[in-house]
Amino acid sequence: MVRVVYFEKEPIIDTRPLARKLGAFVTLSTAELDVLERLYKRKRTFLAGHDLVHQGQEDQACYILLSGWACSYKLLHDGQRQIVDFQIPGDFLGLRSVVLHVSDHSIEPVTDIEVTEVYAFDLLDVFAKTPRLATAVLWTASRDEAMVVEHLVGIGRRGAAERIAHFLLELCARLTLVGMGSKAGYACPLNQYLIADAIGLSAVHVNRVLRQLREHGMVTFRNGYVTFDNYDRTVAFADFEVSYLDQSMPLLK
Amino acid sequence: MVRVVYFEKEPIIDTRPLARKLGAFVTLSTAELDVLERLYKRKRTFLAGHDLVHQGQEDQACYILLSGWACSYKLLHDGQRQIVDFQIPGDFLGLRSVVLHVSDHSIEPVTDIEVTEVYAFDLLDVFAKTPRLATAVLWTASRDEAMVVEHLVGIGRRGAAERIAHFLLELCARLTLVGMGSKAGYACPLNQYLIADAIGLSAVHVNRVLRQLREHGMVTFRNGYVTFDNYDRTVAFADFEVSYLDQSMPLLK
DNA sequence: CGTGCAATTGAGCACCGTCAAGTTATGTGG
DNA sequence: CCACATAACTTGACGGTGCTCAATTGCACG
Repeated sequence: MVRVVYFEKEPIIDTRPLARKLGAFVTLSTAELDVLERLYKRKRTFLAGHDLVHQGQEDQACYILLSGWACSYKLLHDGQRQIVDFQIPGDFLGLRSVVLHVSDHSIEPVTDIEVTEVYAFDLLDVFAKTPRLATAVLWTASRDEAMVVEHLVGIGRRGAAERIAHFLLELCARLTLVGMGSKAGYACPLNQYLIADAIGLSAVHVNRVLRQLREHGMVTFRNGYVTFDNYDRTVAFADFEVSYLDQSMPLLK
Repeated sequence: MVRVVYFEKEPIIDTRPLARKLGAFVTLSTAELDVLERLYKRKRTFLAGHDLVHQGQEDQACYILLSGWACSYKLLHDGQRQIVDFQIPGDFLGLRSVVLHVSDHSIEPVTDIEVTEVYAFDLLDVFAKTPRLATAVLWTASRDEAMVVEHLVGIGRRGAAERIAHFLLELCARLTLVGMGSKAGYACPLNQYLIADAIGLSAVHVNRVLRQLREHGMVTFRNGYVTFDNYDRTVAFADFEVSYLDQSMPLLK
């Protein structure tokens, strides 16, 4: 007798999202998986709106996000802020802080979040003992950088509507990778102020543009949900590169 | 008898700019220096304006810039381009292309350049055999990402004048690190179109703003030279973090 | 039923883009 | 040495995108 198991509804996230993520880049040996496993000791919870990491803080630990959303941002002297990126389950928080020994940005949970804490020493130790993992983390960092670059291009050269559409599509792609979204849409805990700070517009203008996108039958952002009324048209409008986050097989044997 | 050697006038660049750069992060053993040395086999020259790497190209080698300036950029479908970053001697070109196995951007020499070519395989081999070097390269990548992030903040949240001033100051800081500039100024092969594409403004507006900065006695951009008429005032005006690239001692013993 | 926050809408204006013309600097060929 | 071409820079006029200020609505929560 055969048991049929359906995974459709289950989130792909497990207790070791990092292993899953790095496994997409290098095929990990059991010894290497074991090393990773030992990183998952300290599970912590942070509340929405209370920073984990402050700009300028030194010798910080880093975190692996298990559940919830966070954002990393920088503050300017005049009080404005620019959100650099949002993090979703499976992402690193503050990896750069560890490698550079100083945090050049702050990190704030958007919702309540659960993380595992990894001390700088432990991480660097892992790198020294298992070079393949160092390479794998370099890959993660490169992927993050690619996203920041795409974000930069959007802010620098796209109009407000394309920019917002592109932003919502990128979130969709990332969430789909971890089983939290689809072409139909996704649950999104962001408000219009957060979006405004992320894409370099005022909240008022974000609101106006969201209305346009809704009225043109592309995307609807409402009540904590993003719904694509017409995914393909939105992709075409935003000039979105559908496959740039696709990464289905290990690149390093 | 003692030989006194003056280094003042000599460019700090040697034939191994990467060794010098990584040495700022980890203290390298002679064995590790030796491994690095073997990367420097193929020296190549590229002419200004002829791309080294094209967006979308696969399984690309990467390069270490020995002399000249380059820029990495992305093209949009409507023909606009966004320059993500400029590279100066000692910088990696296309490291992300190697790690991600696909280039998500193009790289173009701004001047004629000399580079050493490093094959993806050799680089990954170095990582496997000398984990400290892998960590060091991760550090380099993180530093690059920090610069992209700063660039993002500038485009998203700073007005045109602050943005340009900040941009010129950041170049100054980077060039000073490799002995090619000082608070007085530096030689700069960029034209106003390149600056416009880098900071997300039109060339016309860049020109207007440069005039303002000159008339307010802050910076002068002219004839391939950037001259700071009043460095401190420029720093204050641009809200520039003077020390964010400072890295005078190795962080990892 | 008030309080507070997010979303919404309008009016007016500033910054910056576009178009267009003109200037300077440099090089090329006769 | 001059005519011409080209690239980079410069300046002005005009219009639009997106910002600021301000008021209103809707909704959750006590």
